[in-house]
Amino acid sequence: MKAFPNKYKPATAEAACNERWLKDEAFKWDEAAPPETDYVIDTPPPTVSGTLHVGHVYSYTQADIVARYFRMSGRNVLYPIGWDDNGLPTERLVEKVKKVRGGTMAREEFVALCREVIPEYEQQFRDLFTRLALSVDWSREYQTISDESRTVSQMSFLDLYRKGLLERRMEPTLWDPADRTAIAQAEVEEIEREGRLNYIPFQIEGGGDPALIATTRPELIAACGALIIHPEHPRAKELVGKRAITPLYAVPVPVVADDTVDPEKGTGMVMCCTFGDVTDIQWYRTHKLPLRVVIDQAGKMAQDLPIGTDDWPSLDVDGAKATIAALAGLKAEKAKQAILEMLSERGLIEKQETTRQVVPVAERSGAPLEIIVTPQWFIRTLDFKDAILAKGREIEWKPEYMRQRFESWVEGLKWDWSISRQRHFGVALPVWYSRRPGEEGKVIVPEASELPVDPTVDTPKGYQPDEVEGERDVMDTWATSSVSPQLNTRSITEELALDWQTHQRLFPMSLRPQAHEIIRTWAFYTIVKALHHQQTIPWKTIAISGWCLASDGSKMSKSKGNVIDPVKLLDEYGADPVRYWTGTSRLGHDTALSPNTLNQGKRLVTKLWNAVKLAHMALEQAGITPVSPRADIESGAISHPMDRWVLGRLAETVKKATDSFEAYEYAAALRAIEDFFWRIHCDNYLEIVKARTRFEGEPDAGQLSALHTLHHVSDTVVRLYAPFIPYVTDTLFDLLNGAEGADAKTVHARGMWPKADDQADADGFRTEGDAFVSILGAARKVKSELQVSMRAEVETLTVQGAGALADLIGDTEADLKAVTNAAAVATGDLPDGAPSASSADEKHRVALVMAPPSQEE
RNA sequence: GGGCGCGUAGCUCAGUUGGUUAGAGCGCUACGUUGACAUCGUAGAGGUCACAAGUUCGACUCUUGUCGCGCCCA
Repeated sequence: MKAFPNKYKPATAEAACNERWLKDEAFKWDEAAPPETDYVIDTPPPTVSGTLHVGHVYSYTQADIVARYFRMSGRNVLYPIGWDDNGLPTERLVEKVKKVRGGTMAREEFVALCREVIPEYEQQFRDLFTRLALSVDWSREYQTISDESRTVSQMSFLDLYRKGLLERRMEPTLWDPADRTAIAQAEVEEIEREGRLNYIPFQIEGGGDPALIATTRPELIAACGALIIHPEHPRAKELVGKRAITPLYAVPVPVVADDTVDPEKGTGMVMCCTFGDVTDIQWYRTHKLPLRVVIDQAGKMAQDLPIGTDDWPSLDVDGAKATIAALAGLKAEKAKQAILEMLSERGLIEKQETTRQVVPVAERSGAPLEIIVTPQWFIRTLDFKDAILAKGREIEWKPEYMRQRFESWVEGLKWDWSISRQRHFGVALPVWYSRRPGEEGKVIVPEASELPVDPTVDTPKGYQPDEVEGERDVMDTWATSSVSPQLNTRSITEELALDWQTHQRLFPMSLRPQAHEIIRTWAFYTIVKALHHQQTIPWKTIAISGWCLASDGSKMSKSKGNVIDPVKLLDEYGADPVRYWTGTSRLGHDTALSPNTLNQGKRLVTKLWNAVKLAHMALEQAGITPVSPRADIESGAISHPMDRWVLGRLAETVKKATDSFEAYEYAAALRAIEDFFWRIHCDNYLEIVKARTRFEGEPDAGQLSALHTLHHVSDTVVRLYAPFIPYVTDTLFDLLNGAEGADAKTVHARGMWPKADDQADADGFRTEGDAFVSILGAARKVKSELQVSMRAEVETLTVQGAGALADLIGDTEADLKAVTNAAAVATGDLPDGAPSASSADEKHRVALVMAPPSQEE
């Protein structure tokens, strides 16, 4: 056997293990193994945005614990890794690092900067993930901007385009004025803030009482195309069909009835603008209202508006022009203040109310959104809500209630998925628009064989460069990461495939692990793509992790200053304890970062080291060839009752841990393992067996039995803990099983999980063994109450009750004497005056007659 | 407004289909070290299981309602 180092050095072990795993390609997916053993994980490619946070550590470790279990259990695990290194978050990182603005730079120059900056940040992830011991298959590492990823992503585009599921439309679009790009509904966040509801009268053409409307966005008055009134409104009969005159612009607009107006809100009458919100779009379409764009792509008021033309008449063109000039170039918020002053000067504000209003903002920039009309590429989702929901129900959600989040998101969808972004650094939309006479504007897409294409540089087949205009917009990063399974199988459909055979084998995948805040993005989009491409689900199971909270249970955020640097965390505690902390949390539940639990992990590593060291010391004394608990019991190599007892409890633990893991309840597995290791093995079995590990020369049967058992328990416990604390377990596994100069195979290899068939009978010697431990506990209590050492000598230990001791605890009298340091044990009446205590289960009462104190020194 | 999750010891959390006396770790108290471990061990104190009603022989567990916290959706 190898020599056992006295102390465990985590840093050394981490480096040694990583080197060995990498060299041995320990986590490489085995293409030659039978496909039915495949277990494929759709790993989240982390967004390269410059920040490593504890959330990464938490979420990715949860997935790795599961991955390691499945691999050890015999599955051929494919656990890929990639980096999502393009799109807005990456652009922002580059802008910050290089102190530039992408929007004001030449595209090629900016993209070059991106490619320069990214590698360093990817390396930070690589280092973190390596340190965390993520058992990914590094040979399949990918980037979402690589040629191959771009090919697959553009294949996805082509497939949807050919199927009519993806189209370019000129229509009202969610717009982030800060980043100056279209965004999707998933990138909208609704924040609540204090707003002001302004009551503004609109004169009615031909006289009569003005129509009073309430609005939070008076700066959009110029965009007003109609007043909308509920048909049941008291003034509906009087006003519908008449025209109202917009204040300041004097534009006559029709008053129309629509029962979608909320009669309870404001005055029950609203102005419909192009566009203030989603209902405006609906009214604009239903009532065929004019499109009046007053805000530009930067979120500023237009410099000029064609008011006074036939399409946009005004009763006071000069007044309107003056208003336009006064507001021109102001951002929406400033314009709002300005127009309110103008209205106020003219006495046109009847009332102002302070309200809580919900304002949609762009999640990333925080800017209040505008809805403006631009040409964008949309993937059709609204028509497929039912199909998407149905696919969601085919997937197993862990925990189950997370499906609810998915469903409420899908049910609340109001927009098709806009995938074009007015940005520089992303996967190109593979399209050109023809300039050829007679087919101007015709959409041209490449052949599959031409991919990947960059339409700003490349030219489609059959066209001259000056005959086409290449699309300059790029794709939403989610449009690419939503095919993360296909980026790994390198195929979309049979026609659009780089490796269709592998795709058929690996897709749909086994597991998608991810955090809950990206259900509406990543999970949703991936499900949409799988549905549109192949009418299937992307994975059988989705495991949702919670958030990592600060140790006081609050959300970690930069503004609170409670963000923990994951690298510092790993430096402070070591990777195994950090993983242990993760392992105590359940899927779906948010977990506070707990120094207690982290320290517990540290203690566990030390304890495990020492427990195996004890076994190793015993095993060094004699060469044995253990087979398995079951085989060694059957062959008689393991014969001692307490050995059979501990192996029975171990068998029970293996079953519990296995069942829990199969249900993705790894925290329950960890608890079961912990209970066994700490309470049964260390606190009791090791103490009991010590006497039989001290011998000189050839071991007798009891000693041999102890050695075999110590090997099996240590070996099995190391395997059980392996998914959680991979470094110390692999180090210990090698010390137990490797020979001098010959390392053992890694404990993390396929098939290394303890097999149920190898385990002992769970009930073997169960009653007697439990009674033994309970009597031992009572004896310890007596000594504790006497305030003497556990090693204090006992003259007689008496267990209350009739019958032979052997009936109670089997043939283990010698062990009981040894572990309690008693010269004699007996059953029957407790001796008068002897100190005694009851066992925890109150089944036994135990008295100790202490030996007279030995000669003082 | 609709939905989901949570509320158990001072703290962080377990508690399997309802079943004796509700558990663990930390913290606290007392004691204990010459042969795995003081980064330890043994023992102890500590809980009206948020609250209320109901179902039941029996409720931390099931039902309904209330309160508080967090989140998702609108």
